[in-house]
Formats: sequence, C-alpha cells, structure tokens
Amino acid sequence: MADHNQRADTIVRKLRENGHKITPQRLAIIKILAVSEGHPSVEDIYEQIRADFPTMSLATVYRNIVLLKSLGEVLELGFPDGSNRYDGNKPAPHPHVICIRCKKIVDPVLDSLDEMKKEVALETDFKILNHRLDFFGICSSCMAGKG
Amino acid sequence: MADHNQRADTIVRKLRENGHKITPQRLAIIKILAVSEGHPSVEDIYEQIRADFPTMSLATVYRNIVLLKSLGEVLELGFPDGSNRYDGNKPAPHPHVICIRCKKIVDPVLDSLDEMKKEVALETDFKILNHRLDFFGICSSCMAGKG
DNA sequence: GTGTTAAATGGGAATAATTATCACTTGATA
DNA sequence: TATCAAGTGATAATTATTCCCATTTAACAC
Repeated sequence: MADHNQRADTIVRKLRENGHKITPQRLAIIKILAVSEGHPSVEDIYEQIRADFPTMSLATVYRNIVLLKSLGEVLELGFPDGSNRYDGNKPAPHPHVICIRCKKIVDPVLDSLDEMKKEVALETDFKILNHRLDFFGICSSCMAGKG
Repeated sequence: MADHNQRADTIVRKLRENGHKITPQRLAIIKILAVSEGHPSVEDIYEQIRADFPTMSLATVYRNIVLLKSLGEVLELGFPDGSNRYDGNKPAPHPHVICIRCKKIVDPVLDSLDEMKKEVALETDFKILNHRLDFFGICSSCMAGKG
C-alpha cells in the first residue's frame, strides 16, 4: 500500500516535472495503474473510475495512457489477440508468463536475459533499445483441472 | 527457390490432409507466404495478388491467414503498434530483431532460449506451450545515418 | 481570492483493422 | 458432367483507438 502510494507519487512528480497538470481524472488513472497487480485494460480502468466519477471519458483514459507511456511510466502489454493491458507498477520491460486459460500473468526472474541482449546486439549489429519476452502456457492450478 | 516451392507444397499437402480445397486465390496467398523473406502484411499480400488477380478480396486474405495459423503453417508477428505481419516460411516461434526505423526484421540465432524456457517452467510451475521474444532497436545501416 | 491562459476533458465523430454475412461460384469427388 | 460443401467477393458490422472541438479547469501571478 505504501509502495503503491509511493509509486503514484513518483508518477505525479514526473508529470509535474514535464509541465503537465494533475487533474482528478488523471490522478484516478494513475492510482489504478500504480496498484496494477492485475494488469488492467483500458476498459477496466474506465469502468472502475466511472463508478464514482460518472462523467469520465474513455478518451481521457487513452490520452493519459499515451502520455504515461511516453514518459516511460507505464508498460503496455500487447497480446497476440490484439488486446492491451497495462503495468504502471513496473514500467521497465520484463518477461511475463501468461496462462492462456485463466489469463493470469506472472513475472518470472530471468537473469540470463541481459546476457541474451548483449549476444543479440553482437550477432546482429543492432543497437538494442527495447525487448519483449512472453511465455504462454497453462498455470498449475488450471492444469490441476479446476479450470 | 526450390526451398520455397517445397515449403508451398508442404502447406498445400497439409491443407488437403485436412480436407480443404486448393483454390487459385488460396494458392497465390500460400506462395507469397512461403517466400516471405520480407514478412508481409495482409495488405502487402492483398496488393501483390491483386496486380494479376483483380477480383481478389481482402476478406479472402484474412480468411486464409486464419486458416493457415490454425494449422500452424503461418506465424503471426504482432507488433506493439498493433500491426501484424506474417511468416509462412518458418512457422515455429522464433526470436526477432526489429529495426524501429526501417522495419527490417532479422532472425537471430539464440541457443540459450530453450534453456530459458525450461528455467521458466521450473520457476513458475507453468506448462509452457508457446513464447514470443522480440528485440527492438536500430540496425547498423540506419545507425550509419542513411535513414 | 481573482484573472489569465495553456492544458485537459467529455462526448461524439472519424479512422483503421478485422470479422461477419450472404448470395454466388467453384474445386473435388463420384 | 452433376453434385454440393467449401470458398469467394463485396460490403456491412464490429471493435479498438484516435481525432476534433467547444467547454472546463489546474497552475501561476498578482
């Protein structure tokens, strides 16, 4: 909880530094993203805020996500089916393990990834700026048959 | 070239085995995908075929790609910006290195990936079925300033 | 506090990519 | 060559996202 407030504060500070206003709508979006254990979708964020902020617009959610992405404070997770979900809690690229049944997302620890990045840069002569690594499978509880 | 014909034949055989007809339109799509050095988009395929097959419909391209994906004969490369491109030449998941300037795609050789997959399975207790690994950066020729 | 102003918002229209629909055509088989 | 399920073409429908613009408001100065 304290962590989440801290995370939200970091984002707010970054926005102020870059000359952006802190509106109630914006703050509501940030708070949800800063918690973001569940990797919410735009629709999730929209519905959640609309509950006690009925005039909230979808466009505002989109606009703010674009802004936060551009500041590097939110990571967009694009799925093969075209849907997007967001992580405002850990905005640097990191690997995901995704259950294709229950859609649960786990963040594995993979130390060898940095090594791999260097290997790729060397082999292809690219300057690597970013990456995306996702594993798709079935989690243990779904495999146990409760799905 | 022989390789590409072989690849197209493999796809055709797979289609027949599963009770699908081989239409001229379908064959044209397969031939383009089987070459697919350039990882074509749906639009690319459509335009290319329409040149000497003016009644070709976009819907047909989409339909056939869905079919070939479901048979595991085409790999869909979904990009962060939402665009899709296709590889019918090497349909098993494999890493890509993508230049964000010129959109060139290179396939690096990464032996350590299998190892990583096992590591993830062990750590998360998932049954890993699929994965996606893309590196984004700038290729050497773009870096040399000709972009 | 009040005024000023650029930035942000709301709501709907516009856009883009993909999928669905359906009448018509055709490849495969007998 | 006849049959018919599968495939196609043209277009409508759908979905996700972005654009537009009149109105509102946060931030700052006084």
